[in-house]
Amino acid sequence: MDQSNHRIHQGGKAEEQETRERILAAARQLMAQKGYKGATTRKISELAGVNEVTIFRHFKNKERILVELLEEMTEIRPALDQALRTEWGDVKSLLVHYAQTYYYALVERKEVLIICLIEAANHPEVFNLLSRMPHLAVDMLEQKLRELQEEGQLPEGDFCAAANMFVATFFHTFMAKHWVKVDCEIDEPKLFESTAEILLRGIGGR
Amino acid sequence: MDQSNHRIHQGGKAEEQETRERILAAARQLMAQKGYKGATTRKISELAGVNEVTIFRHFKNKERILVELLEEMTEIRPALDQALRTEWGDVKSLLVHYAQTYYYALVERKEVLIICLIEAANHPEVFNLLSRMPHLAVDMLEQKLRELQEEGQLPEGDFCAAANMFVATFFHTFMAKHWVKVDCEIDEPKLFESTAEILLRGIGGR
Amino acid sequence: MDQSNHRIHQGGKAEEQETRERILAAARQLMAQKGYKGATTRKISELAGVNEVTIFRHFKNKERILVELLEEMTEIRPALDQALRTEWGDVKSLLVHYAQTYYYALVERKEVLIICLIEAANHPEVFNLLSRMPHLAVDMLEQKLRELQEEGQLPEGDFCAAANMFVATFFHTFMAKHWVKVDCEIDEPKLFESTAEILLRGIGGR
Amino acid sequence: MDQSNHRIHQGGKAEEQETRERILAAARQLMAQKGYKGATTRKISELAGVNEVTIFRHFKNKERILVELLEEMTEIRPALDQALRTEWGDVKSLLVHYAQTYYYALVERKEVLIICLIEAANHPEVFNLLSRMPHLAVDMLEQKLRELQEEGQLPEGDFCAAANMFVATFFHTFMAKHWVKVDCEIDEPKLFESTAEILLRGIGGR
DNA sequence: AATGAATGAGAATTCATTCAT
DNA sequence: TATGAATGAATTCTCATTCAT
Repeated sequence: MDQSNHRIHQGGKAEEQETRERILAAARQLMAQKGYKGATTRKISELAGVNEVTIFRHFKNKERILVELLEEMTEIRPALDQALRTEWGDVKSLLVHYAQTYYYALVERKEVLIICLIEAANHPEVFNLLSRMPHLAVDMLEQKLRELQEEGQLPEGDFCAAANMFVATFFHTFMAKHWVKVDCEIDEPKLFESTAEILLRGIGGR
Repeated sequence: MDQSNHRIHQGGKAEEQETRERILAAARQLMAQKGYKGATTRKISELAGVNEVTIFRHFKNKERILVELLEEMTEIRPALDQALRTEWGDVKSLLVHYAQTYYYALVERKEVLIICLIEAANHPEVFNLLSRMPHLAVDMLEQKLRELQEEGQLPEGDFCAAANMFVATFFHTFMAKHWVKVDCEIDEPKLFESTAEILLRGIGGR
Repeated sequence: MDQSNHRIHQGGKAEEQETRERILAAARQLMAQKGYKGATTRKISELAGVNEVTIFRHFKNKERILVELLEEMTEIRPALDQALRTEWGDVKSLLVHYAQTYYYALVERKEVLIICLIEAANHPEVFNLLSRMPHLAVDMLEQKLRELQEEGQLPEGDFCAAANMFVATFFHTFMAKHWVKVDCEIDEPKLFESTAEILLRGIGGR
Repeated sequence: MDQSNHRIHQGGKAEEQETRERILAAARQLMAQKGYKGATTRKISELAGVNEVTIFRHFKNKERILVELLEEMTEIRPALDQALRTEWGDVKSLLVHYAQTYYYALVERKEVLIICLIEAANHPEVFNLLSRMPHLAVDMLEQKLRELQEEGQLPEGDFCAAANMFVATFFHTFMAKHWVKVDCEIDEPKLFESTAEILLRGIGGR
């Protein structure tokens, strides 16, 4: 949009934007590592390679940085939606793909997610952002399973519990690998597959 | 209240212990609510109803409080062990009981667990404490399932993935309810049952 | 009242009070010299000979220091009242004494008054404190003159304007000598006398 | 507005002067309202509608703005001189007119005067500016009264005290109305008249 | 054993000012 | 000439911790 049409001199808008990004990147990393309080403006400025005060020229105050970061955590729904909409031939493929989509969505949002988890208690508005993700993932999957059942591809069953199990598994894995960083090697593709299989059989899907 | 003057060293030990407990309780609550940094010594002392300095007579420094709290997080193994050792008649009952045991073990350790989750990044020694629990729970369940299979009560299957799903589900639920405090009402007993059923069928257990 | 009855050990209450006083004195002096903003907590602490943080143990924040100082500026009414109530034999003596009372009341409140004058614009609550003094002095004098007239000791006249002139003269002198510190030597006793005489004759008082 | 590009150095001088004036006006207003420190360069630039840095192209530093403002406070002598030189028929008219002249001279210089009053302590060079006005007004009036006495229009008297009273009254009124903004309504013309009358009678002028 | 006073290190933030463009 | 970005110094205030009682 505002791609500084002419760029007569390289400085200006582009450079400003870059400084801004550097500050955000530094804050993202530090807050995920040390929490909101632990990521002091001094440390952020040092990591970003700018003067501490420069932060305050770009963001009204420290909290604004957090807000800006949280806004990065855009809606996950479209991705999940597409995963469910695609025709996969069989239900297992659908589940595997859904698992992938959800898991990598979490991984993509890794830092900000961790910030959310840590700051959930102190910044109440973070709650929604945070809880919405698993909640939505469960709801959407449950809904899909119900549809499949109506189409006759699945017998009846407790789809709510099933969806919950499925989503929980990948959130748990995400946490283990990217937050607590458990050292056990996890083979994600295999996990997607196995989990999908167990779930599918668990709800009588074959 | 102020009768300490007269009690010349009598019961001093008990009273001292009580003060200590009050400080720990206050710190436990505040750190779970606001994180390590957010739980200032001032706030802790106020909540504990003692003078701020008194904290430092009982604990070398603030970090020692954290360490002490973390040490509260006793081994979960004995409880799980007992759940698995009991004769339940059928596998489903076993699973339901295992789920209960694990879930309520988490709930019991709620505050300290949350502190661990929040401070995982800052206090590396917390890592082990934190990761050990789910890891152990998965391992033990996997082992048990394998035994059941050897006993002919279960067909072959990916018991690792299965155990992982099972444990993940309850950790996820624990987080939703006790940390992020998602407002959806969760009916735990029903969840234990449904999850156990799905898992059991998923691994061909009937 | 709370004169630390026993004073078993000299520290404690008495010493704390002294620190408090030292901080107030330093703030009083600096704020009168440099205004509220100019009197930084650092400078105050240095002049008071305490650590900067100690200030915040005694006063919630910097503004509280100002408020506390302003509260020093006690009611001027009783003094003026007594001056008017005393029997002086003649009106001139009354006026001279009233002048003295008002003038030295201002001088006594010198620093705080100057702080008020400087900060009137920024701290609206200071307005009242500040304006009340001359206003009250004029009102009370006007009232007295009216009484004297009713008693037949004075002819009729514009007592409001007269009282205003009288009070203004001494406020002006106070400012010249204690604030702007005009170097011209002012002989106050003589000024009181001359001003009283002129006023008295001006309202036909002899 | 943004047509400066085209105007190649034409009228630059005039425009520059205007910017300068806008900065001075903003500073004058803000410093009178909030004092020197309270009038930050940011606020000045915003009120003046210019970029903050532009201020420093016009004035070496913030202090120079103050100095420039103080220089605005032109001599009051010519106005007072003329008031005294005019033939008024009677002394009372002379006094009334002198009062008017002095009072409105103060009002005209209102902002800068207030700045002087507030900053007197911090900026010693302001002292003279500030004290000169009342001092001069008293001196000139005293001198005139003495002349009138020599001309036989007045009996002998303490003209110094008289002039002081007169001048003080109007300075006091000026302060009440334009600085501390006491809410009592003041009817200036009536005040001039009454004060002149009282003074005149007070020095035996009729 | 417990407490009130005191403090050094460091937090976020504001300010006047300089540097490039 | 004017401006947007950047900054060093300083400000108010908080925190964990020590000292003296």
